[in-house]
Amino acid sequence: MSGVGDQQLSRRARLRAETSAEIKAIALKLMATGGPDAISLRAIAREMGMTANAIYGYYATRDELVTVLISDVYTDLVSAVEAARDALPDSDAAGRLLAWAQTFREWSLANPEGFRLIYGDAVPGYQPPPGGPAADAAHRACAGLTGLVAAAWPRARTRQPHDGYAWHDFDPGLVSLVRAEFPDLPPAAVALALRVWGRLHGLVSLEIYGHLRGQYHDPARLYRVEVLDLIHSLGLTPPEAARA
Amino acid sequence: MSGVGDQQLSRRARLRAETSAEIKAIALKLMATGGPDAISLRAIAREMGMTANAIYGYYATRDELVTVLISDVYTDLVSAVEAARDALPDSDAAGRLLAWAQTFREWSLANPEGFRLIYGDAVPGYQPPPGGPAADAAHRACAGLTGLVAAAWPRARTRQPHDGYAWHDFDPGLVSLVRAEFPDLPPAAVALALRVWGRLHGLVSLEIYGHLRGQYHDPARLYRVEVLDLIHSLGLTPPEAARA
DNA sequence: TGTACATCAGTGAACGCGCGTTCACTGATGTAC
DNA sequence: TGTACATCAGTGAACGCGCGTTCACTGATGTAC
Repeated sequence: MSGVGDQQLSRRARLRAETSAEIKAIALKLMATGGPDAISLRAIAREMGMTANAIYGYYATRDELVTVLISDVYTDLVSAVEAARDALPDSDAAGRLLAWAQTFREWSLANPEGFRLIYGDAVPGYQPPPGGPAADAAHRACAGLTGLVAAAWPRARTRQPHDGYAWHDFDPGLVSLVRAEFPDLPPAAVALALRVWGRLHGLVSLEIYGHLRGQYHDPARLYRVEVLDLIHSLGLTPPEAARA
Repeated sequence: MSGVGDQQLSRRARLRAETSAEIKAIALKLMATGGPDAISLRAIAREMGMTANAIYGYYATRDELVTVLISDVYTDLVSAVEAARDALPDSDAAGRLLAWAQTFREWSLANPEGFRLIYGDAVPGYQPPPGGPAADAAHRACAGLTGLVAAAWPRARTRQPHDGYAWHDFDPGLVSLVRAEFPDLPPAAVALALRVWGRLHGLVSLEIYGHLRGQYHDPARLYRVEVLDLIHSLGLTPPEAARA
């Protein structure tokens, strides 16, 4: 193992990593431009100027590649919403929730195929691995929402049902994430966070899949009102006096 | 056009209608059992003991068949939730909303492929017709929710923003359905109904697509709490004292 | 520094599959006199 | 009631397509002495 040997080995490894990343990048590009069907090993290889089976040097099967893609995309989404949230100080709990929610919608509209990949049926015959393709990112998203709920919990708790929630009904991975950061938070707060997730997901999902367009022309307004209503129902003061 | 002729002609027509209905029934059965990919002209024909192209005598293209299927399935869903709602008297506004919502979730869990067909990406290359594949059913669903909101409107209105909503921002088909039944209802109430739709859709969609399972073991409870919270936020009295 | 060997990324052809759709046709059902 | 004709549901073979995956291989890159 000479120094030169190490350098040359790592050069090979670097090339490998670059190609692997390029495969993912091309897959995402195809997904964004060509609709869900465009994501196939052959299409990716075609776009890269490679043979289809060259991809088998990097991913064992198509489903493995899809799993990695979902994980990457989900992580990208979660990073985006967390960054928007963290651009505001902890003291502005309502502002942080609003930023998280607005960025969630904006990312989704900017990356509709990514949204469908994470939350829908984007890849026809895909079989996700047990535990889901991106359990970590999903837990991060839920833990993030739980943090936002935690900031409102002193006020919100009085309006929430507490009975019947127990930690063992929640996924251990999520629980450990939450309890590490908020040791005193009860499980009812996590349940509330999941319901908040549902509220945000619902309107965005209907919009992405084109179900709002046939009813109302201004989904952005609908979503904003919904988030402000949510902030109000958590007992938080809206960031500006934008409430009618 | 003799009487006998009419009978024989209508017998042919009846056979046609039966075959057409059988095609749809088989398609739905395949969808329920074999996953989204199983819905193809060839698979349907195989199941019926026919040749694939015999279907072209009934539907011009695969997409036309899919459009009819979506419309049928959506109509079935809407009929189910309306029937559950109408099993309760008008005076029990909260109970009617609860029944609508619970039936929405139960139908979706019983027909997950139907849910994906209506609200997701169930059929890979499908191009919906302009206006959507089932605009009528969608309008019926929204109008139904608007009716439920209308029953709560005298109380809910005080908590809802009214400014900035105008009828011309809503789809004419939906507007005419709503205004025929509730002439005095303002557009803000329809906007609220769409938000209610989003709340119900969100949790069910997350559950159907397997995103809740990795977080919490009792989605039914989550949904029930969410609906009761919704009922409360509309100013309605919950049907029984099931609120903590 | 030079030569013999090992690694391994990528090639090119082929496999079997299921798909939507088209075509010329057959044969039973219904119609007109 | 019987015969000649028209309708039309469904057949069977074929088209061209894209897909995931396998196989034996080549040729450049890196390694060991």
